[in-house]
Amino acid sequence: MSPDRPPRVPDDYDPADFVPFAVTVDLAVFTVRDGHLHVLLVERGEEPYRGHWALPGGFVRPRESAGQAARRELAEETGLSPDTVAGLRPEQLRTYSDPDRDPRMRVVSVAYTALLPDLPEPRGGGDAAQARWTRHDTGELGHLAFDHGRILADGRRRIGAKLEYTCLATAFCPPEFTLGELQQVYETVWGVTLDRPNFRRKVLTSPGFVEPVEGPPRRTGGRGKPAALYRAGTATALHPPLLRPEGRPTP
Amino acid sequence: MSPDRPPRVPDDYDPADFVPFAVTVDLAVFTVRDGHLHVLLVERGEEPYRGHWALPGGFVRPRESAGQAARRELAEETGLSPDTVAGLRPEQLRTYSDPDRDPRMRVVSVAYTALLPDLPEPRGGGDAAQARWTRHDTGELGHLAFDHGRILADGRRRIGAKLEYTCLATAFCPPEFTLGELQQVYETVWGVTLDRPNFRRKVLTSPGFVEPVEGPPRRTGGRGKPAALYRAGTATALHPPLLRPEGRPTP
DNA sequence: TCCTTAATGGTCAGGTTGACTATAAAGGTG
DNA sequence: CACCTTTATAGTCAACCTGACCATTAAGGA
Repeated sequence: MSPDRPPRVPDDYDPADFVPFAVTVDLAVFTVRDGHLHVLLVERGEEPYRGHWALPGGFVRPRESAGQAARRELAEETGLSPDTVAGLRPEQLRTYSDPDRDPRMRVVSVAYTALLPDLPEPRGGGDAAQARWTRHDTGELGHLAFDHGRILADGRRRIGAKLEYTCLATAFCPPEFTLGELQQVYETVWGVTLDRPNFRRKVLTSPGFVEPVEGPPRRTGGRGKPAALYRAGTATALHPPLLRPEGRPTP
Repeated sequence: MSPDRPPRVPDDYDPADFVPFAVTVDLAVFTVRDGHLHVLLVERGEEPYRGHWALPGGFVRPRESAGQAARRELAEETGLSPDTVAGLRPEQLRTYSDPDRDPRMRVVSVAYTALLPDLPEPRGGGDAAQARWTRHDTGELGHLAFDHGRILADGRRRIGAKLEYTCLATAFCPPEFTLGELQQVYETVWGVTLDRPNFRRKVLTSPGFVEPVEGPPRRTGGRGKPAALYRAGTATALHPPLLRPEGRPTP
């Protein structure tokens, strides 16, 4: 698997200015489980940071884009089919390029976020050791490898913000879900509690956010009145947005 | 200017998987001039795309981050001092990594956006030919080099969205400005007209957006009642946001 | 049967927005 | 100079949205 065209130094720059970089992708994959935000982590099997937890990811191959690499790594790491992963539409977060972020060499990493419905317990299929869902809130995740702690924090802030003005929250839910489940996504990611009737009103009056499923309702856990089921609608943006309480953006 | 540490292939991957990439930055620099959105472009002096217009940018050097490269290139291209450029805080847009985006070799480009107050006519100082402000709306800018047309479109969409929920618009204005000038920033970027009293009320009741300047007002162009002057406030976010009309996000 | 839980259907006051009218203060024009 | 145009500023009013509530329904558990 060598590159189709060998890389050449561009001729309109001083060759001394050109350095080969390695380019990787890193994935901040979130899910909501038991009312807590979880993130997919792998345990590193090699130095540096052997034994530390890290975000799943890997090198971009010669003939693929960073987005393709992200989808490939996500499929390898979770054991999900490529089709399923493509439907998750991993979204580019930002690129990390500090010269010293990897002690081995100059590595530039394009980070992605992805949102999974719920606990398809990962089979560690990729390069590293097992992949595991880890609670994001507790101190359970110590110091991550490289600058992955920063990437993870940036990813969490981004998805929190996107919940406000997009319909992204449905990506955390299974194909059919109750409004209670959808509300719990917001409450979990934002770390707040929302008024149930108000949340319901907002969601149902936002055109295209959700659409009702015909047929009998299901009971969530047995307790309480059975809830109606909804599917994700066709809308992608939320106008006006669903602002989080206090008007205080996560810093 | 050779790298401090020669790049090495990471030992936990098949060497065939590792390809050296070139990493560049590209800058989408906007300003508002005569009520029109302008973007900073340079004319390419070499193949490929010789004679085409392109975004300013260049290679990331061995010991600098992409952000540092963006600030350096912006200073070179505009002739502004590094201090001034640092104050502009170029913001990362996204990374473009299509394998065929540069016909010469494998180049991954980290794109940035920057907002300038007004027409400091650039002196073409950098590598390429002259840098020029070009109107963004007209067909004046034909096909840009590489995938720069797409980068430019992404950048415009991003700043349009950020005007809604941040105080970014003041970055388009000189240190002291009138509310009419601030409003024209919104109208120009969004391509709409806004009600003047309503815009005024919204800005003045948003804490920290702008703060009044003591002293006599100035007249903008001579015509009309003199307007009061304001400075950018300390706030960075806008809660609640200033949504654009029609509730229709730029697609 | 009663209690608890969760879903759903309402009301109501306050805040924000969009549409609109009115007034003030400048320059330009006859 | 009177008068018009232009721009800034002040204010009104209804529609809409939101947050804080209260009430009812329908399930399971004790």
